[in-house]
Amino acid sequence: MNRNRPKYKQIIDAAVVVIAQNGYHQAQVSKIAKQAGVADGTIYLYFKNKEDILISLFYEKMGYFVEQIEDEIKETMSAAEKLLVMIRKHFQILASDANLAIVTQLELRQSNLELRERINDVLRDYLKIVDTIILEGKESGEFLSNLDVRLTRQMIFGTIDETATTWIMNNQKYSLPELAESVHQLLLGGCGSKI
Amino acid sequence: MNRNRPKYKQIIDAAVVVIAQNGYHQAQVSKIAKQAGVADGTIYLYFKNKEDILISLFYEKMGYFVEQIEDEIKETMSAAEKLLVMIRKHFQILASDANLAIVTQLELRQSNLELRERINDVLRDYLKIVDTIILEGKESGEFLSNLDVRLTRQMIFGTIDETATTWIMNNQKYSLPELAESVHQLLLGGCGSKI
Amino acid sequence: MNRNRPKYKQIIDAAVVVIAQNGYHQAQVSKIAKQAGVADGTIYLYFKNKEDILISLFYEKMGYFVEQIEDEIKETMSAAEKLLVMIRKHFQILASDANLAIVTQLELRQSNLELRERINDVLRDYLKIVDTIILEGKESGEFLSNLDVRLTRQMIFGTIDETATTWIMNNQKYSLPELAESVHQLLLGGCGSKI
Amino acid sequence: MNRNRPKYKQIIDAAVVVIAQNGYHQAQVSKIAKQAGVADGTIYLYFKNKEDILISLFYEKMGYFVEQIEDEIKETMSAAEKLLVMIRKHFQILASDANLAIVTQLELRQSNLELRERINDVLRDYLKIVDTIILEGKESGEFLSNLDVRLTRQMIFGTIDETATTWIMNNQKYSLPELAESVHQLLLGGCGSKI
DNA sequence: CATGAATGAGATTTCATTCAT
DNA sequence: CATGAATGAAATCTCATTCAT
Repeated sequence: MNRNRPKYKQIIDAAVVVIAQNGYHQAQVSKIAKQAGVADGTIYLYFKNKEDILISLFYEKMGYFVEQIEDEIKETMSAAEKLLVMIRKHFQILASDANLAIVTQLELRQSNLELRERINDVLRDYLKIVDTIILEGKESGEFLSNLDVRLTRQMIFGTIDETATTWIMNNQKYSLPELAESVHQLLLGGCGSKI
Repeated sequence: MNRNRPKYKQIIDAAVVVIAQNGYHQAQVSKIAKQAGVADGTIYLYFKNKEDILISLFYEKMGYFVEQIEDEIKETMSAAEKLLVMIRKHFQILASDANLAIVTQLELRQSNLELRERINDVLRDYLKIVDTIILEGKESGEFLSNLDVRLTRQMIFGTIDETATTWIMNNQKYSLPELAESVHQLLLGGCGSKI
Repeated sequence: MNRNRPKYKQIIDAAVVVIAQNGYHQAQVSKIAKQAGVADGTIYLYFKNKEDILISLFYEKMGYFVEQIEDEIKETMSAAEKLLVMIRKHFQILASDANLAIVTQLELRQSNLELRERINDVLRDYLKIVDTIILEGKESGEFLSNLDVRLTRQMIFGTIDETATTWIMNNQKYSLPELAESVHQLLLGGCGSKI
Repeated sequence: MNRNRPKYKQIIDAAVVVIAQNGYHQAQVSKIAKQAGVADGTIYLYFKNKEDILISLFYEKMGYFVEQIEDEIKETMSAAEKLLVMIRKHFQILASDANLAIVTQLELRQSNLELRERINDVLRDYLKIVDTIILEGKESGEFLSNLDVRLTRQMIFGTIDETATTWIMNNQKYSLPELAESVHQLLLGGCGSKI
């Protein structure tokens, strides 16, 4: 189960392609093996079972997300700026890999609850970045000091996620990264009501 | 396929219970029939196939959602108030039926894409209410006049949905309706940043 | 189970139509009831079960066959002439009722062995006519005196049946009755070999 | 779907046994698998579906028929002799495999029309042999020069088939091959009428 | 390390027949 | 006599996983 050997990544990449092209429920292990150019049995030398492929897929790809985003925001100053950079990067990564976008936004969500809970574990790192930004904003006075961190995180993640999902469901027919600024504005100022 | 005879609703209610208790993939037709107190074959006098049960379930229950919400908001004045009433009602309905909450927020999302597209059709009525509120808010000057309706709708729906899903994933261990006001504040004013 | 009441024949005629149009395996009792203009349950006031409909159908229709043929041949003189009249009448009846032809030549043969044995019982009257003609021909010196009756009957019936079935399988696109004379010649003289 | 591996023939032979012993409609895939000594799923590594087993069965066995008959008649001289050899071989093969006889003469005919049309395709090779014999007989002057090839073929095939079927329906209680000569005489000379 | 043939559990759906009205 | 809603048994096929080579 060495995850450094070339076949490990080979199989994960094959899974992304197969799921994106065939859908979650039509992504049989044998198809993934074929796409990866290995025998069915070989899959089980690198992954415990099928679920393990999917979790690993999410782990590897989401890890890249987190890395990329952390990389970019550490050079920015304000919380608001960090939020913008995060949204933009998130959208850019999805836009740059159509298959990955389909897999993470649509297909993997058809998995059973158990798998989705495992996926949530992986998501936690991402959500930690969001929390950090919120806390920083509250402390610096950029954001309201009475923001509920959990709810705000749910707003930020829910909005980004829904925006990305809608974009996929519309067959990616418009530019997602170009929406980053507007989404950022929305999250900062909401509907703009003077409460 | 008469949807007025008592067994029609009886079977749908049985489906909600069985799916909530066993999970989407363990909700066999025979279990639903047993729970409904009818024979397996009887299901097929009222529904074309298993998928039809699930679509009908969503259609009936979401129809109730829309009805209830429309009922309540027509007596309120401002767009902001309408938004609050909508969120509160949404959360109240989910909180009042634990099984329904699990089914609509978690289980039904494991269905295949085709079914999910049918479900999206049903959702459209709900999203229309959101759009109406946004437009009204823009026109009355309550909301920013330059709000992008689609993005704003995605923020509102994404936030509500994410909040509800998180609540379910945490086993409904806190009061969802009590969050309505805070979520409302968030959606109106965002992070509160002076942009 | 009174077979004189109008609904008895009504149901049998409906069965012929339904089987001819939908095929044996798609001829459900409910379809036959609908075509006959009665309720499903009414079928069981006139027939013991579905098989009984099919046997009765064959019995009634084949009875008509035998009646018609006996009627015509009693006025003819020689065995050879009788054979010709029989073949011609057989082909005429099939050609005059496309549905009946399909049902007896193709569809009813898909029935299970038990039903087919019952059908063979009904066929026996028809085969008796054939036997009578053969015996008469042998006695009168028209036919070879050493003909094996059983084998000759199998040749006559097999040839007529195969000719009719081929005609149906070719969508009745040529005139079956016009073949009667040639078939008659063949049966009388075979391949014409001087043995 | 490799038809050379031993399990391919193993499954087909199992199907013959199971169908002969249980009847067409009681020949479940699981029974065939058990008889073949393989798992249910293994069937589907060699056959597309259940229908494919039956078509393949007929194809393989009828292919053997045609091969055997062609082998024998190429050494005979006259058309009449060839006809005799063909009938005799046909009857011998059926008599030598009681199960195969039941399956091809009775059980497989209960299949639906679609399957039977596929079976007819396979039969075509057999009928071609018949046609060749008839043409040869006409040209050599052994047979009448004005024989209609199609009708004569229907007489020959219809007679052979009916004779075989009757033999099966009588539980193979007499020797079928011993009838070959009489059937041959009948086909050559018909009822023997001087027309 | 790698292969790929073999396994076998499990669920949807149909439709002949019944029986309360 | 007539109805038609309800019953419930039964079978094909898929696919994740294993293990002998």
